[in-house]
Amino acid sequence: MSGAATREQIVEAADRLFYQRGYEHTSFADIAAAVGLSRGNFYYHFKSKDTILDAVIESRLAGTRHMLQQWENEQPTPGGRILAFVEIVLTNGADIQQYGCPVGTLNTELAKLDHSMRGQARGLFTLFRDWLREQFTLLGRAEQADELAMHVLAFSQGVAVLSHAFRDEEFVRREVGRMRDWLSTYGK
Amino acid sequence: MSGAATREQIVEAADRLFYQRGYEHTSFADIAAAVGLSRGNFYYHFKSKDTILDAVIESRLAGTRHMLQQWENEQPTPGGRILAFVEIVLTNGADIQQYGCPVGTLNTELAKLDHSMRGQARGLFTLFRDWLREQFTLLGRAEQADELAMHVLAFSQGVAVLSHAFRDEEFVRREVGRMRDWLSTYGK
DNA sequence: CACGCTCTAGGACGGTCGTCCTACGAGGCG
DNA sequence: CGCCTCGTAGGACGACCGTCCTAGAGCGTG
Repeated sequence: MSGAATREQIVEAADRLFYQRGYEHTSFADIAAAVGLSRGNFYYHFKSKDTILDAVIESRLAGTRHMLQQWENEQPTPGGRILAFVEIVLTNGADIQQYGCPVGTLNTELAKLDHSMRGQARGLFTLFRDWLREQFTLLGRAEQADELAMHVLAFSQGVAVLSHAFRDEEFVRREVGRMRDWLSTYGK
Repeated sequence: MSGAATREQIVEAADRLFYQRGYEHTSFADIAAAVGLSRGNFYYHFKSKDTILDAVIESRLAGTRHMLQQWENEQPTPGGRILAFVEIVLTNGADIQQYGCPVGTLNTELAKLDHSMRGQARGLFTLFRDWLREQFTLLGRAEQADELAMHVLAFSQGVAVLSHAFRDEEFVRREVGRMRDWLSTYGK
């Protein structure tokens, strides 16, 4: 197997484990076992655990950019795009119930650890924030665009945290409905 | 010093450290150093780390009950009480910016670790949820009371997560204003 | 075949973790 | 005074952590 492919496998496994168990609670041994590599050999591909985290965040950033681009292709209206974001808590409902929001939980963990990669993790939030702001600007709300973007972001985080804690899908559905109503006052 | 007083000191220090650094990232050595005790001696007071967590959660539950009771004494109207809860994100704004919501972050961490004490941590949320539900019932919204309680809870969690990630007090202030407006449509 | 490069296995390292054990000082009580 | 209980100090324990090192397998290329 080529080195690049192995590296990619490592990032994939680390991504999944960091999400499911948290960054700190995931050890090299866990990742190695998931990929089927020996523990010590890791340092051929990544020279530290932080380096893996860096690669994972970079991978998530790329994935997020791709998802946002896809929404822009699929949804003709800014309102529809914002709604697509809002409904993520339903689309990924099962994962969020079990593991929380991948962006929110990573940010919370790294912020609490005062980890050096904290700023990069926040970049995941910023990606959504900027994208949402653009959609609200297109809706003719340029002045409030950032405030509205943060409001929608706060919605998703609040729902994710409580969905994770209570595992209540009905609650998520109700909150999405609420947000849908609120959004409809801003046009399509 | 009496054993009970030492025990209380341990719980206090553990409470603070679990909040500031997270449960898993706090070691016995950290708590021992904070209290000024030897590491090994801990097992005279607590026979495991989980036992300390249990005591910390119990202590937080008691503290929360006390706070809710105090709000009932200070605020004559249910609307005022709900507002007192909403404004927690400003009252404890500095701590939340640095360490997140103590209830939310603990729940998120324990849920992700699939920790046995997860249910007890959720009890902290339930305490607020039931109390908020009661306030909305007093406002004559018995049918929707639980939904509205969860909505307010989701607000606080969303704001806390983003406040923690972005450290933006102005955002918190705006969101509280939004929530205040929304609340005012439900009467005092 | 022999060389060199890529990738791997396996284990050693120093440190820290949660846990447990033993010995001892302090102080009230017979 | 001697005893006994309470609270403590300090270190041992096995396990696991992130990190690092070395030896060698596999294989394309000269």
